[in-house]
Parts: sequence; C-alpha cells; structure tokens
Amino acid sequence: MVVKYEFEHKCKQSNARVGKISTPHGEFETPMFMPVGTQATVKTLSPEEVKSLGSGVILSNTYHLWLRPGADIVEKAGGLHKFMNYDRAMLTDSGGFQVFSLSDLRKIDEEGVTFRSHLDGSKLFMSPEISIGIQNKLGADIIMSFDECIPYPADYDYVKKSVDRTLRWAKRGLDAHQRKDDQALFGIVQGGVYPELREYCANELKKHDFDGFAIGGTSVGEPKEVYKEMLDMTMPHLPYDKPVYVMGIGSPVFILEAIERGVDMFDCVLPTRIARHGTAMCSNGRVVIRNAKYKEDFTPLDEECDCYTCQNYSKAYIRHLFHADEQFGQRLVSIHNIRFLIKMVEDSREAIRNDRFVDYKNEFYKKYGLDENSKTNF
RNA sequence: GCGGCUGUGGUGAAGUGGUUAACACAGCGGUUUGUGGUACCGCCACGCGCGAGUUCGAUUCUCGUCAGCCGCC
Repeated sequence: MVVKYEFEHKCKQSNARVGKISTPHGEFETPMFMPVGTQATVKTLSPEEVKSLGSGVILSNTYHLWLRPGADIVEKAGGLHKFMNYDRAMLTDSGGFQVFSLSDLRKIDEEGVTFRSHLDGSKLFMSPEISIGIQNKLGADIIMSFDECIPYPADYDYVKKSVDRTLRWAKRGLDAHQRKDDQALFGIVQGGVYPELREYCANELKKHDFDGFAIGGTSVGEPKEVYKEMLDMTMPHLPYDKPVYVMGIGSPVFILEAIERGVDMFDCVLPTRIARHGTAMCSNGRVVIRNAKYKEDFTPLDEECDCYTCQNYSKAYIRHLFHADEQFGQRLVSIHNIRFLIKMVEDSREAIRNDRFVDYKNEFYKKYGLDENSKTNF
C-alpha cells in the first residue's frame, strides 16, 4: 500500500487517536492540519517556510492547476513536487469542491461536470477519468476521488441521487487510476445530513480498495451542531485501519471536534485567507490586527506562540503593515495562523497520548473565549 | 486698493428652494471553512465658511462679512 496508516494510541476520554501516515515523500503524525496551496503555492509563503511550520503535508488543486499552467506542464517539470520545490507529502483535491463553489457556472450529468472557466469563460468538461488523469500527471502522494460536494441544505431525494452518482464516479476513478504504486487514492463519503445515506455511502466505498477515506460535504455553511452530527453519523462506518480526512475545515472548533471523533487529517484555506485580510487566530481568540486598539500595542500577536512572527514582531508593527498595504504583513499573519493550527494539533496529539484530550479541548475553548455550545463556528 | 473665481465630512468631489446631502478614498467595526477573494458587509456631515435677509421652508436665492486663489494697479 502506498500510503500506510499506523495507529499508535487512542485517548481514553474520547475517540481521538494518534497515528502516523507514511507516503513516498515522508511521513507525518496524525492528527495533522494540512495548509492549502491551491495554485501550487501556499499563498505568500515559501515551501521552506511551510515546512518550518511543522506541516508534513500540503494540498494543491486539480481544477486550478488544470486550467493554469496545465497538467502537462507540471508533468514536464517533473511533477508537482519538483515544480514547486516541495519535497514532502502532498495531496491534490479532485476539483469536486469547485463543482460546488462554481455552481453558477456548471452542469452536472452522469458523465461528469460541464464548467465554464472562471479565467476566460471557455467551456470545460471534467469527469472522474479526467480528474484522476490530471492528478496522475500532477503526482501528489494522495489524490482524491471526483465527487459532488452537495450544498447545505439539500433535500433527501437529491442527496440520494447525488450519492449514488458520486459512488459510480468513485469506482470509475479507481478504475482509471494509473499510478497505484506511488499515489494513494481516497474515497469521499457524501450523504448530506442523512444518517442512512452517510452509512450507505461509507459502506459502498469500503467495498473498494481505497487507501483512505474522506468526509465531504462539510464546511458548506452548516451550523456547528449539524457539522458534528454529520461526523457522528459517518465515523462509525469507516474502517479503523485507514486514515480519515475531513475536508475543508479550519476553525479551531471544527478541527477539535473532528479530532475528538477520531479524524486524522483536515485542510482549510481559512488560516491563510483570513491572514491575508488581517485576522490572526490566537490562544485568546481572534485578533483583527487592523483595529485601532493595537496602534500602540508592542506585544506579539500571541504571547504563547512560538512562531517566527510572534518571536520577532509586534501587533503595532503588523497593524502598520496592513494599514500601509504592505505584503509583509500578510506573510507574517499567514505564518502565525498556520503555525497556530499546527501547534494546536501537536498539543492535541500530546493530550491524546496522555489520555486527556477532552480536558485539553475544554481548556482550549475556555482560553479562546468560547465553549463547545457557543453558537459561533469559529 | 480694485476686479474676478471659489468656499459642502479627514481628503477629493456630486447635488437640490422642501422626505434620510450622491459617490470615492481614508477612518472605525465585522465577515471569510476541500482559495473564482488586491474580496465582501456594516458605520461614519442634525449639516453644506460665518452673519443677516427673502420665503410656509434655504446648503441651494439676496446682501454683508471672512478666507483662499487668480488678475490688475
């Protein structure tokens, strides 16, 4: 098996677990947060910086790289790792999310999805075979099934129809996969908020030799309670000896709730996106760095953080950079936010090993200024 | 000293004899969850240089006054 999951320990307080995933480009401990580098770059950061933050794996995106610069060019460069000079594990999303996020420009049928390019308006067609073919050329260590990420809310009949189609697409992708020796393929569980559909989808996927499983259709605007229900109705039906990945979650609350339920991997643009707009995730809650109250605050974003930004720069300075529209500010907050989440999963792993993850989570929430039942998703 | 032009929020700048003075930028606050994000959403002049007059009503008309700019002595 290309990607091997090794279980290490399950926390006595919950289903949270610690393990290790090995790939052709190194191994990483789980639970792990994966920064997103959609266009073969984690925006504003160099690969060396990303590595120094403690991430063992980053994402890139099939749809975006397909449009630009094109899969053939990445392949000619020697694959995504060489092209962007990143030698650790990488994962590519299938383009399935774009079916959702670009929904005003798409048409879905059994064969695949017809898009209109967001770059030049040209008509494009994506199918499971095309997505897997592109991902084979890109060469990430973990590639994803081409699925339909259903919006929330969606009615039962539509979700049922969509899940069946996603399952047929998953099988087609598996059949089309040409690099089973060095690229792991994960299946994606959909099913919206319906327990029987989630269970059904998981059970059908388990019949095939996927290397890991993802839970999709989350973080599409649903309330936190609904999110937790979707995890609860899905996790029991996934095999314990394979990695589990919840797609697209990045707020501390969503991540910690996933870890508590035994999830191993998560990715999100949230830390880097909000960083570029001046919001930092800190142990005492969010810091909107443009705020006037930081004008003369010469302390770090987060006194408890060990990142480059917090070791060297003050809120007043970073605030100045944002008001002066200087790019260095975006870099500094991006570095901090990614490190913050990775430090959070590092601390989670330690807590799990010490059988006190739920205590850790509650302590984190209290300091962050919220509790498990607060309404905010962040 | 004389003549002309102009005076609207932090800035630039619309506008009208009569409901809440357009817009932009800045400022202030918020949003962002498998990145279509130099994005998005709020708030921000009880007042239109000052004073008086005309009018039912004036930022808008008239007179005076002050300030700035331009020109002429």
